[in-house]
Amino acid sequence: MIQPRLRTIPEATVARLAVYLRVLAGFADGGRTTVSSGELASAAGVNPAGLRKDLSHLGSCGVRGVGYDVRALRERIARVLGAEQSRACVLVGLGNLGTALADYAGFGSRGFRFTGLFDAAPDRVGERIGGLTVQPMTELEATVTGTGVSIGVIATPAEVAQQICERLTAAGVRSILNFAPVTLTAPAGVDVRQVDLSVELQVLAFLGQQRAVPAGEVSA
Amino acid sequence: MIQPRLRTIPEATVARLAVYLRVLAGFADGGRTTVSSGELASAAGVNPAGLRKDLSHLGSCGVRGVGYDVRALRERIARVLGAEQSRACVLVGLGNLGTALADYAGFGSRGFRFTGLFDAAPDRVGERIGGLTVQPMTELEATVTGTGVSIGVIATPAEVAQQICERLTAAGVRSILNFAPVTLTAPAGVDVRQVDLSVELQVLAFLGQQRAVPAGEVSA
DNA sequence: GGATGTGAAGTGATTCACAGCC
DNA sequence: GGCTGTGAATCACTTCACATCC
Repeated sequence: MIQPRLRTIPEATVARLAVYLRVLAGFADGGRTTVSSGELASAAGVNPAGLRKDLSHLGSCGVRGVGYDVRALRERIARVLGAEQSRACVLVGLGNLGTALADYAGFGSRGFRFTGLFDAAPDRVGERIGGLTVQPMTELEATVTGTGVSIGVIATPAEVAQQICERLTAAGVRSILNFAPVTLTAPAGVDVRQVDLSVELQVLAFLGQQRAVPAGEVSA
Repeated sequence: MIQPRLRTIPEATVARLAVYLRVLAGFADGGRTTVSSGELASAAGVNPAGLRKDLSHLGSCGVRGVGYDVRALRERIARVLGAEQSRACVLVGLGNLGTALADYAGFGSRGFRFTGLFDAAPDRVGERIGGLTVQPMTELEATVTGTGVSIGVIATPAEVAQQICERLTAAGVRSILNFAPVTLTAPAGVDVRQVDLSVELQVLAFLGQQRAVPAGEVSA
């Protein structure tokens, strides 16, 4: 008997649900109580039909002829994404990027909570960022096992990222978000996502130059 | 007569080409002169067949039975992505994230060059970051028109991002990369790409929790 | 009337499998 | 023998169109 993969939500949809959550927060702050798929879609920069299909994955939540209740929809999405429970994360590498991540308010409101910040540079250790104190690398394993960390974020230079990845997985972390420009290898069962800040820029530039020469030649 | 969209490369492929470029640089530094699709694919974290299909979009460049010439492939990809010409960019917003972007060495090696850094805070103006001096916002338009900027990068707080977007487009910028957590609206003909750092984290967390409860119930 | 929810069609991307070439 | 290049098949996602319900 094959389990027909019920209760699965496409990854592309999950990514957009996170965006809807942010947009809904804005509508709620603005005092709106209901919103239509058209309004929500335009504020999120997506197609209305696609938005409705996305929402259909979490079970019908709107009222035909009216729209969606802002508060109810927000809670529904937050529950599905797990944003109502607080998940512990550690962040390794507090250069400018790491510091930006540690400071970013968006994580807290989405159910993420840093329980440890780590850096190898002695002069960074002890610094306070976003309400936490930067710890030396030697404390990494103790914090991971001690605070039930489920996610590790790597924002170190490329050279040490693989080694950090290994320490995190050895300590029990099963999900890793990597901002260092190297492809990490991790044991099966560990989920690694790679974010390369320059890739988006490269795609943007390519689309721009392609638009400039719509069906043109390649320069010889 | 319908133009059959020749000379078009899928967006997903473009994003991966940027990754291959980085990986090839590593192989070249390591003294490798040829590389197979299998090696390259595993170093880039993709499927070998997919890599070959990606490369096929730029015309055959490998040797059957042997592999790819590292240097030739690198040049080929760089040319297609436009990375051999230097493209001027401006960066607005020099908080931690903006500073990280300004400092990031990966941009220069990929054909991007910042010609202006701008911040609204008077105490940041004058600071030197990555070889440039931070300028006041009043100078934005002059730099954009004066240095032929093709790409604008926004790393400001969410509240002012839309306004910056308008100033950039009014000054003639046609491609914008936005790191602020708001959906920007721009006139037709302007390409805006949105990067939300917390979305990746949210997707990662979702996949992790989904794996923990493979075909399970929703908590009541 | 108006907006949701969803099967069906369409599009795009990934993977497979193998022919072609060194 | 080994590895590339690519049609064919599969899979995933998007868009459309409309039945459904308030």
